[in-house]
Amino acid sequence: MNETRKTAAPHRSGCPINLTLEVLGDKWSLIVVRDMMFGDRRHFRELLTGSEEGIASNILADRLRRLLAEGLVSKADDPSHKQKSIYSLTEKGIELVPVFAMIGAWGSKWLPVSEELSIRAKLLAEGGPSLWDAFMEELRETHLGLASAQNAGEPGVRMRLQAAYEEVLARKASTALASRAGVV
Amino acid sequence: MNETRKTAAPHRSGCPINLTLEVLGDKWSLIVVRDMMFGDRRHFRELLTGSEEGIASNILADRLRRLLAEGLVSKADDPSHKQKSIYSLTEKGIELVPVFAMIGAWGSKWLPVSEELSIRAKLLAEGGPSLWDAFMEELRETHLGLASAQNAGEPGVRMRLQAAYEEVLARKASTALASRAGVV
DNA sequence: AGAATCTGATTGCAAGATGCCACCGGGTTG
DNA sequence: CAACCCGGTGGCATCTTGCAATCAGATTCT
Repeated sequence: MNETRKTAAPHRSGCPINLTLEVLGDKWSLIVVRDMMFGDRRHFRELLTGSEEGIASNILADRLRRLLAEGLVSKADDPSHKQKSIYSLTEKGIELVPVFAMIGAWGSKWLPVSEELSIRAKLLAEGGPSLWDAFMEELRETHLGLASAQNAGEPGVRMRLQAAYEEVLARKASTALASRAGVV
Repeated sequence: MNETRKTAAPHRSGCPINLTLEVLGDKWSLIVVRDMMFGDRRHFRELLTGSEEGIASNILADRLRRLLAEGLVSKADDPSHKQKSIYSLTEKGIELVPVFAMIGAWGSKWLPVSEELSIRAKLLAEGGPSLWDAFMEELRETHLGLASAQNAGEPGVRMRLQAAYEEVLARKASTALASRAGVV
């Protein structure tokens, strides 16, 4: 009868900030979404071993279960391997792109980020809403299986971000080599 | 010697998203900042009793300590009361405004928010960067004590958001009264 | 065929975080 | 001088996290 007390949803409040924190307010959920979104990691094992932060398998299993229950992620069988599951972002998950852009921008400005890992955040923030839209459209193709009329053969936002990351890595490696060789 | 292992900063990675989560990745930190930012709650007791979510005093004390250590918040004595402390947002904290705007927009779209608590998020998202800038400038005045040349006597962004919230509340109350009286 | 490997997980356990509530010592107010 | 307000602490039960070992089924290698 009381509409504020639903069966399985004792929310602390109806505030958007609070409700978002109830879903994403921990140290791992957004890391998982980040890796699916920017790293295109779609299998349990890829998510487990691919992230630099080193998530534990039980935590990963739990977070995937929660994200699944919250509808940010969907799960499907991999036809090429009867045991593999493919995790995909839903529209709800894809629309976190602007949130990542802002968080990335704030973190890059105020926290001790490494250059190669912040280049993506920098480009995403500089790109603005039009780039976010393009990226989300791209994610809809790869995660929701929606074909797009445009951008045939184009590099794609994710790949461009990845390329920028690798470019910085390469530059830093060569600089390190040069300095180790005594070239200034 | 190993530059990846600093004295007191064993970060999981240098990724901006990750570093932000290490600072704000829990269910309470952003609630505290939200109340300081949008509710103008500056004292311990206001923060303790003012939030709808009901934070515990030890958690609040711990979060204020952390936010202080991270430099998102500053603490000063209240001249009017020797026992009171005034907590203020720093520039680092103030610049979370765009993050709140995006999180609020996402939460409003995808989660079961209450109308009166999401009106602020709606206005903030619709206002776009120019409104965010105005709000941040306003926060700099009230939290950093910087005087601004412009907007003398203007209503102010925070007050406008608050007014919109109360307007919805009032409308809902009168609607409830009307429907209870059978006026459909 | 059989062994090794890979798959998405689960379990046990220790440590830490959270939630709740009582309480504290000092300052202020009536 | 008593009542109340102030930021904050301490105890304690419970929930969450982190880590390593492990699992059963599917696949691949030899």
